[in-house]
Amino acid sequence: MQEEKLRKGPWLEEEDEILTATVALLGERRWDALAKASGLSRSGKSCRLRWMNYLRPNLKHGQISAEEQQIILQLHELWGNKWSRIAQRLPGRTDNEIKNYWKSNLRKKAQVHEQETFGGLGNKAKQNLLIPECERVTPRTHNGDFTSGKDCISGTDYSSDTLEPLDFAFLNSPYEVRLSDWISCWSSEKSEIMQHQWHCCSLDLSCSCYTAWISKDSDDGLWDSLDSIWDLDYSKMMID
DNA sequence: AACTTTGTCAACCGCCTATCT
DNA sequence: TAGATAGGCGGTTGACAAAGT
Repeated sequence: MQEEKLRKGPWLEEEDEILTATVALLGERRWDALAKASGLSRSGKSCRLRWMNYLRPNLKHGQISAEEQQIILQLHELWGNKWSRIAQRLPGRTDNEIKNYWKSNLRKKAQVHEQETFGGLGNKAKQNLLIPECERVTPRTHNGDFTSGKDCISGTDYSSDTLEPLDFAFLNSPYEVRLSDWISCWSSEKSEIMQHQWHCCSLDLSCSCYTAWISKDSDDGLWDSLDSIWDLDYSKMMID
């Protein structure tokens, strides 16, 4: 009944302003409630999508650079159509943007790239090509288990066979410099956290270093305090 | 100049998973 | 523990613009 009244289609500037103000007030959470509170005739999903893909601060709207294109190519080679996962490696870019870019630009290039780079190699061989041998032991895991990998603070080696060496391929990329520039625009507290994590673990909360670091002061109120530090706007990206 | 084709991108849809009650 | 709800994700659609004929 109520849903029939919901607006669809392109967002108006006025709606963007209202949504931005409401998110600033309530944070990026409980989108259905947020949509109702805003007074917009939009679904929570629609609000979330508009925010995540267009209104969110620090989004890049320009052309995908050659560097970014290369990363997309390589990550797609490894992960397939895991757009949100790929987007996590490209700060300021959304999964939707990368997906669209892939469809319109990269699909053909990828076939050429695959042929030129890997020939008939399997996945394992592809990984080995992408990652220097000295870096194939990685400090990270994607299952959130911080008992695996290497903690860069304590130096403790938590390595296990659950690790994903693929991620390390980008730690020494020139792209890291660009990310640092991006982070430097943030508040000092937020920047400190992100710089720390980036240098160790390439922007992934599931990184052992990060979680181990968090665990040093682990208590029930920790996430609350992190919420306030991050002003909510980047918590999604990290907590996901 | 008019029409058709192709490319781009914002937005929606439906499914799946996580969380809440 | 089960059902309801919210959020996240990948696939798809459709409007619009640019390029081609």
